[in-house]
Amino acid sequence: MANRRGSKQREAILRILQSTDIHPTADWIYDQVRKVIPNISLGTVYRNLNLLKDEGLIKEVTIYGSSSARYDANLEPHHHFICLVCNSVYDLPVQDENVNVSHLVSGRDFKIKFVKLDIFGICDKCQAKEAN
Amino acid sequence: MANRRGSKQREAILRILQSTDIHPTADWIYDQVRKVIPNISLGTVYRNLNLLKDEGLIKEVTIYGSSSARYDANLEPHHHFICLVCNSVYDLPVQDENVNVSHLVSGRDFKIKFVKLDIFGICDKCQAKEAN
DNA sequence: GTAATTGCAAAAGATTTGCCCCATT
DNA sequence: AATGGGGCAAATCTTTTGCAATTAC
Repeated sequence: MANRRGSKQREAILRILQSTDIHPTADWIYDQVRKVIPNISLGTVYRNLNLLKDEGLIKEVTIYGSSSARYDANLEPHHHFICLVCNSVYDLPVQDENVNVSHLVSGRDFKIKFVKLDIFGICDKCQAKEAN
Repeated sequence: MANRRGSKQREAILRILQSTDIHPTADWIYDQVRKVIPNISLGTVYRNLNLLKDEGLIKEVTIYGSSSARYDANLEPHHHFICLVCNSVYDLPVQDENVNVSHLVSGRDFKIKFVKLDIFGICDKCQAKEAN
């Protein structure tokens, strides 16, 4: 790993990401950091998100249908529930009984490393709204 | 559905997509169509991919780590296996025993509509290469 | 004839990069 | 002084769009 100096920009970005669970875009993070460091640039936000990703402190999340990358500081293994109405992304902890997928590749000589599971549907809040 | 006129461009794009299983990008499709219709433009490829998607004849596929959208004419429900070495995407038919995910949202009032499952690992061909 | 479709080029949106200055060691 | 990091703007990449010309019905 490259030598790394402290940087209040990078620390602020990490802190913001750790304090939310909405899996924000770089742009959303940019808006938040500017409240603390008004003259920070968007390029710096992207650069530091990539650095934090390289260090393994955050993860980049690809959500189907989202035109930009989203970021996540939740390092626990988890799945995602994506609401088709409000597009919110909820974390779902991995249960003891892990999702069993080996039967899906039976007959093929594939070595499984990890699984990415996204569940799409309607969240509680949007169901309540629809009922009105 | 909007009125739609025949178009040799759209037909060629669909035929190309139906004849491959590599889940290509718009750009790859563009290269292929140009062999048949040399002066077709990339804009036309994108426009027709979106029209075909609206008609439900093809699907757009979001692959984690791929910077551009990929397209798929396989309409059967299926999962994906993505090789971490060569980035190939393989289709995995949905088995009788569907992936059970309801326990993952137990305790939450979420209505599940569908599931997107990507399995990451190393494909047979790349395992063979590594062995050398 | 009319409306869908095209090619082209410009625009738009997301992300990366080059460059020069500033800050930290 | 050396070097990591930042700000800014330009560049890049993917995708969309406006427009005038063409084509299918």
